[in-house]
Amino acid sequence: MGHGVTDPLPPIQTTARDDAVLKALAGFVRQEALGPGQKLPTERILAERLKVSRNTVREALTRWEGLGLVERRQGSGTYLKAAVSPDMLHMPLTLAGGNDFAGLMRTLEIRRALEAEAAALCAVRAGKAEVAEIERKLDIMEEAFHSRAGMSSEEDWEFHQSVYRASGNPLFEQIISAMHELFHRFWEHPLGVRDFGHASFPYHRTIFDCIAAHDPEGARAEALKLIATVENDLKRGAANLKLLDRR
Amino acid sequence: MGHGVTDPLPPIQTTARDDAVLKALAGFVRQEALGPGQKLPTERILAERLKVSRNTVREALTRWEGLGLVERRQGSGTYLKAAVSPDMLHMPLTLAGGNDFAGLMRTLEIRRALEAEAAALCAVRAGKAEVAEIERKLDIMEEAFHSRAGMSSEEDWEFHQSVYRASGNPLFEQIISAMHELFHRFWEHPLGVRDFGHASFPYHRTIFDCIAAHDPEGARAEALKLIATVENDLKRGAANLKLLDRR
DNA sequence: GTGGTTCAATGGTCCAACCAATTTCTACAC
DNA sequence: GTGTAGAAATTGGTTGGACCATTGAACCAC
Repeated sequence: MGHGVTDPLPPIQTTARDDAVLKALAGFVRQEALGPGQKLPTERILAERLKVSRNTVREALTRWEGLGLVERRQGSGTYLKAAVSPDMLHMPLTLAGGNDFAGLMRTLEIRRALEAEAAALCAVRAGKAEVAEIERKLDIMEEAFHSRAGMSSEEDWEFHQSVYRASGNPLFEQIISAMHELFHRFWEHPLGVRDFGHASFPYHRTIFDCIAAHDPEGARAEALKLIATVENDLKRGAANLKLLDRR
Repeated sequence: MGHGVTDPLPPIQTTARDDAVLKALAGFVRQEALGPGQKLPTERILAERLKVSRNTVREALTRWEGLGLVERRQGSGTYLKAAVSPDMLHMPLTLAGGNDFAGLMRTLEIRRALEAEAAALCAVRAGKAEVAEIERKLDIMEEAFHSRAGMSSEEDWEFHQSVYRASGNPLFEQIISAMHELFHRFWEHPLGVRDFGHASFPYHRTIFDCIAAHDPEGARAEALKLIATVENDLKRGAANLKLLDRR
């Protein structure tokens, strides 16, 4: 591996319009101190200000959208989805497979590893504000559970996200979010398992208790138990639908 | 899916054009059995065949380019850079300020989680052949260590990869590989730590012993110790280079 | 062969519309 | 005044056509 040696003849870069657009845009975001959720200028305005075609602006924004940095809503505008800075490092990862049961189980193994570590880190690092935020999400989730008599995937997900955020490492949320999306794609046809996720309910509070008590190993253990219930539900669903031999 | 003689590039119908374009293209790549390095149809042809504007084709290809799946060469064509399949899971990771020490530590936290889980799974699932392969890599690494009196990142990496493979889940290798690449980019300016990685050496064999003994919790614990030594080396390097306050 | 020239193919950029979803404003009924 | 349905403006999505810049192959002079 020839590291440490710069290429004596690096290829020259003549045209890189959309790259330049992204650089300018990143600088703009920083100057205006824009954060997640905030709206950035119209494509037409960007095109005019940067003196490039709207098409070029669109290609640049398409790249950011693909990286999950930005969300475009037709008729509304383009919104920041994450913090952007001029010195970001992108690591697009595409994984083959994942639509079948085995693929889903594989993603769940990754999630088990990350969920446990995130919970443990969270127990170490979460401050008072973060703990309060997690408890707020937990209360909302429990309330939804009791009023609807079942797990609500929306509120459940919000709870987990608040844990990832409090871990102090945004990569946890990024990676698990990608997998969560896959989950939803699979899940659109309900697996025929009644009370799916029901068994995972109590562990949400035990995880929170460990986090609040700053007990990393306890949080890790409870998180592992939670994932185990999901794996179990999934296996039941697969058996129901006879998906095990699907390719 | 019994398509007997379907048009390899059927026209697009629904909204969400560029997504549909990518889906159609992925199907086309599969039918034509195209692999990395091969050229795919020109934008103009794709636009005509899919009954879509060339701009839409370009937006779709821009997305693939951003994901590293495809490379466009002006005047030449668009070439596949990786295997694509209709059921891919995209996991774009962006590291804010990926050049600094904190960013590197964040990737290491992910690696710690995955490394430990992979080692544990490996201890459960590795068969005789896998164990033999891991031991072979370990021997090579130890031999290189003694002959060169220091860690060899190449052989070290091969050992770890063999563990990931034996975990039975290819996602471990893919994700950690991406982070490993990031590591190397950072490493191009050596951190000025002599004997970097030296402390991690003995744990390679202890991990192997646990795997061979099918002791998942032991393997997990040893893997965590190994990562801890790397983190420690990294902190020493950061202190040396006074990178801690770099933004 | 070597080195230029020409020329067609291909991705990159631009423009000017129009479409579709969303938001905002307005006018009307009550 | 209030509420609401509908018109109008805003904004991203798509189209078609044009031209530029780079590439690569065929061709030619030497």
